[in-house]
Amino acid sequence: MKYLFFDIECASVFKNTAKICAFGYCLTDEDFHILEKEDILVNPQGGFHLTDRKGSQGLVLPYEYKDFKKYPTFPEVEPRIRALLEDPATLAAGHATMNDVKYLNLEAKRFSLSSFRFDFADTQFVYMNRIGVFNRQFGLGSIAEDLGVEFTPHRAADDAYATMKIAEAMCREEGLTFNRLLEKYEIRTGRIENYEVRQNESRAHAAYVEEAQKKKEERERARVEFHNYIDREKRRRRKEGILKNKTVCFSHPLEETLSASKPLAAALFAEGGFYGFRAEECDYYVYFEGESGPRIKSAAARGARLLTEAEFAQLTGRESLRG
DNA sequence: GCAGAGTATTTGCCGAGCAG
DNA sequence: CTGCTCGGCAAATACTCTGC
Repeated sequence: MKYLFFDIECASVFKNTAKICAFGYCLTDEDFHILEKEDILVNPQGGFHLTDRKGSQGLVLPYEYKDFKKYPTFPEVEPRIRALLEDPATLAAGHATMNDVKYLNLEAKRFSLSSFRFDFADTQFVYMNRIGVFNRQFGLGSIAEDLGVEFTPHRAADDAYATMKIAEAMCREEGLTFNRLLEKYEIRTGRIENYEVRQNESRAHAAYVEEAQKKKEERERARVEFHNYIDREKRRRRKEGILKNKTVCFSHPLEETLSASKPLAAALFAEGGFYGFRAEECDYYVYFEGESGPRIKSAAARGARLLTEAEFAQLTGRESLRG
């Protein structure tokens, strides 16, 4: 089994077009010995649009843009690229490979070529499985740094090389071949066929998705219970107390922690306060230490008094003892 | 059955951080 | 610059309840 680590650069990327200007690859054997490494440069047949006018925002590729008109067009180099990707003796792999495969797919459509058809691995996805983090993406640079791999950004063949070194580093840490690594994390490779792309999948990722869903439902359940509780208890509200004519709002994390939120709500009603669900309309905003976010900011902007749940407990608790 | 209030769910927006 | 996904909100919409 050989591995084809590849990366693609585009002159421009829009919803329905991605004009490829470079296909870089690094072909290795099972032990990551390089068999071939090359940047295939392509005339994108269109301008470079990756930055604003000033060049302050966006991306500048490390190529001379003016040279690209003299390179062969995508249909001219496509047979070579296709042969590399579709060789049954190699597994194609990249970093966030889904993007690159999409670009290939768009170019196939743009030039009325038959659909690409191959399986592909994704080192970013393998990395995420290894550290068990799925709620955010990791850039090629940050993964390289984490694994002690050097790289030069955005020259396609160099990105492909860095991707290979990342795969190698992960394999070395675990003493496995790349294929075995995929097996270990029960990763099913992605695939493109009939102009349709299927993403990489794994057991851990599926479990994460399910877990995230469950947590969301649990939060929702707690929230409903809290709302019901408020509904019931507000009828017991005293007419007098230190929170008379004051509206109190809890942060969402606090609301959802029923063991804390219920007693505090009872205490606030005992002190004659109202409960309000809108942070921007409250007089007191109660939160857990360390929270941030727009709700606490809007409460602060309104001039509400900000209290941690411990401070609020102390405030209502001490005063309650008097009454 | 209706109006109004209050609750539940859906929708849409924003900022991050990623890709080119 | 565009485009994608994610998480976190708020605004909008849909639904339910209540009193008549």
